[in-house]
Amino acid sequence: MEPNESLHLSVDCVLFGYNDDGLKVLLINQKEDTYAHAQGRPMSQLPGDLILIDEGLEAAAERVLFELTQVNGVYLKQFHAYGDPDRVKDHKDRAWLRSVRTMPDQRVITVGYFGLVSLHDHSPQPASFAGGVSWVDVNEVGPLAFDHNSILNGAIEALQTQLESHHISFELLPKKFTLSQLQDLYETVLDKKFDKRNFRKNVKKMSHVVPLDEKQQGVMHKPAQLFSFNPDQIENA
Amino acid sequence: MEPNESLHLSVDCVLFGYNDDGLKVLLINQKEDTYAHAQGRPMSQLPGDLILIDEGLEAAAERVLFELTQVNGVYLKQFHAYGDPDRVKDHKDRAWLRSVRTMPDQRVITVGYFGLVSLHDHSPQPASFAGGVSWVDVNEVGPLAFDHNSILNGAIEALQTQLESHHISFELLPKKFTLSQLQDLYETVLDKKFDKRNFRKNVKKMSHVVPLDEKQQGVMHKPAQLFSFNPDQIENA
DNA sequence: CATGCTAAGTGTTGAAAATACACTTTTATT
DNA sequence: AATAAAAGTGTATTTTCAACACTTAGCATG
Repeated sequence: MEPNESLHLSVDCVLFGYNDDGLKVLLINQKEDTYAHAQGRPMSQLPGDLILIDEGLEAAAERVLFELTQVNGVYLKQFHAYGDPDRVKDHKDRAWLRSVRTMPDQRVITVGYFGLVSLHDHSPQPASFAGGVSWVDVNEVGPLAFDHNSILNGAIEALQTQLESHHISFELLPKKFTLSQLQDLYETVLDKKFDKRNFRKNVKKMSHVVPLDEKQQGVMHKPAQLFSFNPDQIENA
Repeated sequence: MEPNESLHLSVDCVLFGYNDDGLKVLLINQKEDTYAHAQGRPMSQLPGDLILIDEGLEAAAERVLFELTQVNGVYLKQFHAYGDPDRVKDHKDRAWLRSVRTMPDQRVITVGYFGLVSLHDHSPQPASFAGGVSWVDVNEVGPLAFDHNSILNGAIEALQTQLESHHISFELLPKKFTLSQLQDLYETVLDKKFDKRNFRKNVKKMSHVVPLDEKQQGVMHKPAQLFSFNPDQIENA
């Protein structure tokens, strides 16, 4: 009657970064030289780590993210827990686990969080000690360690659902943005096209998107009006 | 660098039961005589328990549910993980924990699942060994142990969101049902009224709701046509 | 300083969907 | 035969969604 003597719990963060170039996800590469990987090259994975004994789930996600990106205060939201008993038992992942964990055979349940950052203003420079760290276009992500491809897919789905219902688009845009940028964001994340005029009609109904007395500069075409989000004015939830 | 030596992980199940009488949730009562509760009466709580060391999360939810209700094969869906480090540290919950856990001071993270049952045909008789077990109307739930009121609220929200998008209403209805029953279900769960004619227009568009060659019997008014769900015919996800 | 390039910005019309609304029908009961 | 109770049914109006093309502002170039 000791149901779970030694379970481990981790958080994995799917940090989405956006700029005019597309939607990116932050991946870390398992360092080649830290372990003897039996065969095949080291894999990429989502940033994640075991939670501390007195740490809340969201606090853990924030800490892991900070340790890997030096970025604080990003929007973070839990989306799903992954608890398949074999999710860290795959052969391809054993060598790396043995090199970094004191108890590499323990089962690990993980709670997935997705985070949003704008890569326009400041492009967060991931801390190098984590091994190679890079922003990878979400459409060009290869095979990841563990079940991280499923976790990534879960995060993308959650992002798509919530982009329209919760007002989170501004987390991915610069503080001042044009309506074309906003439309591009929607088209990229939801993977469908919108009609320019209809899109702008809808934006006019969003009271939290406010026009500024300022125009785009340094472009070789008609400069667009800049807008910003007014977080005080986000209507019903 | 032993980040989490002894975390415990549990599942908590919010089992919703529905009949013409309303939406119910299954609660268990902590037995008075199993522990010396310092002051105040024993509390109600959601059925939940620690997961076994080799058990998947959903499997754990199924097991706990079976142990408490003897009901198998109900619709179950994960909706959120709760991991506040102090979520089982409240004074009101200590006595009970000491009486049932070998390590009552351990932190417990829990993963919430909601389940759906119809109380029309068979009303599952909860196993008595769990202490008092009862179906409580969701609008009449008092203070629960731990953070179970939050968990219940999370489950209600998840149910409301998914009732319309995923086709799960049939989990709460008898196999054969009338359109009025379906409408009552929607009105109860979403807590708003629908127009009868408009509601029926919408149902006609749902290809998975099929009319039967059968009518209601034993009612003292015009008998309604019976319908059923055709699970093969549930369109795009 | 005139021309051309580029993306910004802007309205209308038709189709479809959502809403509001009231009377007739069928069965069981007396 | 009359009554009670919920089932069942259609239309008109409003609102929302979808499709569609030209003009404008600023910059660069010759």
